[in-house]
This record gives sequence, C-alpha cells and structure tokens, in this order.
Amino acid sequence: MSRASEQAYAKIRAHLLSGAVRPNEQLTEDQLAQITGVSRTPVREAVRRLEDELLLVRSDTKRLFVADWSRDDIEEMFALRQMLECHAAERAARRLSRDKITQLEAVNHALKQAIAQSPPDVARFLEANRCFHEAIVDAADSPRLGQMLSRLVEAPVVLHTARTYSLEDLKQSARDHDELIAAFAARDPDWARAVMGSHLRRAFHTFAKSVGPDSGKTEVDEA
Amino acid sequence: MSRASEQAYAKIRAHLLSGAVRPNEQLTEDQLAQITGVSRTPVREAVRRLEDELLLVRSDTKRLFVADWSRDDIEEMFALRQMLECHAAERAARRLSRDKITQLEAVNHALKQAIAQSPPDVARFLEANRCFHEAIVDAADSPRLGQMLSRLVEAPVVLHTARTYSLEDLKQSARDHDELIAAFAARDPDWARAVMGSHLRRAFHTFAKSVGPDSGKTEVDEA
DNA sequence: TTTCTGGTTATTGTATACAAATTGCTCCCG
DNA sequence: CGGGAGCAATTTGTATACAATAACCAGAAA
Repeated sequence: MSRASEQAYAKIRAHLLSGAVRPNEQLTEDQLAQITGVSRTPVREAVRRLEDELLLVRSDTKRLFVADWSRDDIEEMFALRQMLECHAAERAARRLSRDKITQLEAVNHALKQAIAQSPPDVARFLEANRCFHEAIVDAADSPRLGQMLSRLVEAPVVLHTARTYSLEDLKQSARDHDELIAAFAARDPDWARAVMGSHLRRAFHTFAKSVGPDSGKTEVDEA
Repeated sequence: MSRASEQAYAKIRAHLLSGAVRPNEQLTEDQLAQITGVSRTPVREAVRRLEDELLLVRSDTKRLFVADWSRDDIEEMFALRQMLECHAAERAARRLSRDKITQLEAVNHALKQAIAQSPPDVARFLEANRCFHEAIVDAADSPRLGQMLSRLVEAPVVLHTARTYSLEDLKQSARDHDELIAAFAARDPDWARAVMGSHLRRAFHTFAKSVGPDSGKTEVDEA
C-alpha cells in the first residue's frame, strides 16, 4: 500500500484500539481525514480494509460506525481461527524444513525469555507468539489460507489491550509451542493438528472468561 | 456499494471471465475506466474487490495484472472450500428449521427438473446449486464464514465457462443434496459434514480432470 | 556487446471540487 | 398535539487535475 493510505490505516486502527471511540459510535470520513492528516481518498481506502477486518461497519445507508463485538462474534472468530489454523498446522507438518523448525525453536526460546522476566514482558511475548503462528501459516504454503487468517487474527488483538495474562497461561502457551515443534520434527500432521486445536481452544476459554457469559443459543428449539 | 463502483466491478469481472484478456496480461486503471465508462475513482474500488477475490493481482510495484490460476491454486481453493463448507453443514444441521429444510427440498427439486430436460439446462442447474449451498451457509449463521466462502466461490465460477458437465455428474450432485437434506432432517451434524465433504471432494475431482495434471509436489523431500 | 545513466513516458497515488444521497429540522396543516 | 412536506445541513460518491513513482528507451562508456 501507498504511503498515505497505509499511514491512514495505521492511525485509524490505533485510534480504534486506543479506546477513544466507543462501539456503535458514528465516524465520518472527514473526521478520519483530519485525524490522519491526509485527504479523504486514502482514508476511504483505509476504511475499506478496516471494514474487511470488521473493525468498522456501515449502516444500510453507508454511514460508518465502530463495530461492536459481541460474545458470539468472538466465539465465532475463535472457531474459524481454530479450524483454519489446525489445517495450517497439518500442512506445515508436511512441509517444514529442518531449518524452519530450528527457527521456530529460536522464536519460542525468545518467547520463554519474555516470560522469564518479572514482571513478564507481555509485549515481547505477544510479538514472539504472533511470529510463531505466522511462520506456521507461511509454511502451510496456502496464500488464501494465509489471507483469511491474517484478517481473522487482526480483530481480536483489539480486545487484548485491556486483558491481563496470568503467568500460568503464558507458560502453557510456551509448552504448547514446544509440543507443536515436536510434532513438526516428527512430521506427524495429525499430532500437529491436535496440538494446535487444543492450544487455540484453551486460548479461547482463557480469553472468554474476561469477556462475558455465553449467550446459550446454539441450537434451534422445535417440536 | 454505490452505483458506479458496483457497475465497474460487474463490467470488469465480466470482461475477465469473457476471456478477452489472458492471464498475466497487464491492465491499467485508465483502460478499465474507459471500458466501464466511469472515472478511475470507482474503478480503483472495484479493482480492490477483484484483488481480494484474486482475479487480479498486483506486482511488487503496484502494476495490475490478470491473475493466473495454476492447478495448485485450484486445488488449494477446493480444499479450503471443503473445510469451510463442511463446517457450515455441521452448524446448519444444528440450526435449520423445518421450514428451511422444506425450502431446500424445493430448491433441489428445481435442480432435478433442470437436469431432467434434454439437453439438461446447465445454467438453471448451476443457479439452483448455488442457491442450495448458499442457503446452507446462511443457516450456519456465521457472518465471517459466509464472507470467506463467498470470496472463495467467486473465483472458480470463472473456469466453469469452458467446462462440460456429464449427466451422471449432475445426477450425483442431486443425490448428494438429497442425502444432505436427510442429514439435516435427522439433525445429525456428523452425517451432514461427511456428506458435504464427499460431495465437494468429488466435485473437485470431476473438475480437476478437465484442467490438467497434478504437479506432484506436496511434501518436502529431505534427508 | 553489455551495462550504466539520463531523461521521457506511462502508471499509480493524492488532493480537491462538486454531485448525489441521506438525515434532521422547522414549520405548516390537520 | 401529532404528522408530514420540504428545505438545510451533513455525509458519502464521483470526476478531474496534479504529484509521485516506476518502467522504458536511447545513447555513451567499458
């Protein structure tokens, strides 16, 4: 992307994550142009991307609003991510070269170091974690899969801002990564898939606790 | 979407599918503006969507080209579609109301009628088929899943233009749909998933025969 | 011949002005 | 007091001009 539109994207995104705006609040392209310091043209392009990522939504008459993520939305998002990323892990197990596996070990080592500090360096943890998962998706060698996942992973980061991480959660993540690496080294796609599945499912539950109660509606009730 | 940009999208898409342009051929926004009869602004918006759908790609320096779909790309696409649509079928089995199931039966009835003619009305078949699958995805009640699948399904339609359909293939599709409906009526998610899986996998193979040979590279060879 | 280098053309990116559409308000009529 | 009709203000959509960047080509030096 070009300079101005990329900059607009980053600034608007930061603005949304900063909490300066509330869900369902209306925004106008003009406002965003002022905030970002560029004209409406690149702003419109940035807004498109943010709509794709579902951080912004449009009303039926094209008015722009800050998206409101319900508990159900978050659950859906995790379910899709789990499905796609399990698939990625399975493919990665068939494709990862020794070198790449070694790189994964290095990344997870950095992740562990971030945890080992007191207090744990959460920012560095998140960055290493992102890098770890990204490497697996890359190894899956499926461009559309990568595209879908990157869209999906963008959004939840939003809500991470306010979250607190227990040390035990962080350590468990590191252990999961170790087991994933073992599965890759063994070239066992089923193992890799299973580990990734439980890794993400656990992540969802620890995440969900800090959000709100389940809505309960999953099945249609009918005679 | 707005009038001009929507129109530009449709016209460019039709232009790409018509075969008037070849894979890897360069296009310019000016050309497309002339073809569509609108200015570059809405063209750029339409082009973004087509890039998302991977019908157009950009070079590293932002030049625009017609995408080239290899056999591997098509295989990847079907694999993702299978994964997502199996998931949709599973969810749909939990959620579909009796009414909706009755509607599915009606759609599949129309599909059978399209086949029963001689020669079979392929256009009507494709439309009914699209409608059938769309209803299932809707019933899955997962907006992001729907968004992903719609992107995915857009592209292969491209290649359908030149394809010929054997009567037996068409009949088998209708039978698959019948079994899916049975699985829904029984509210059996596992059954629905399995039927959808084999349905799409078979579709891939009948499709693949008309495209070209497998590239063979799926696993990394290493000491 | 090959490979830089300069300038020229082609193409994409941005700003701005204006058009179309939507909203919200005011004022009139019942 | 309620309910619309119609005008004004706000917001999004489009066209166009210009700026920035990348490709192209010709000609000189090795």
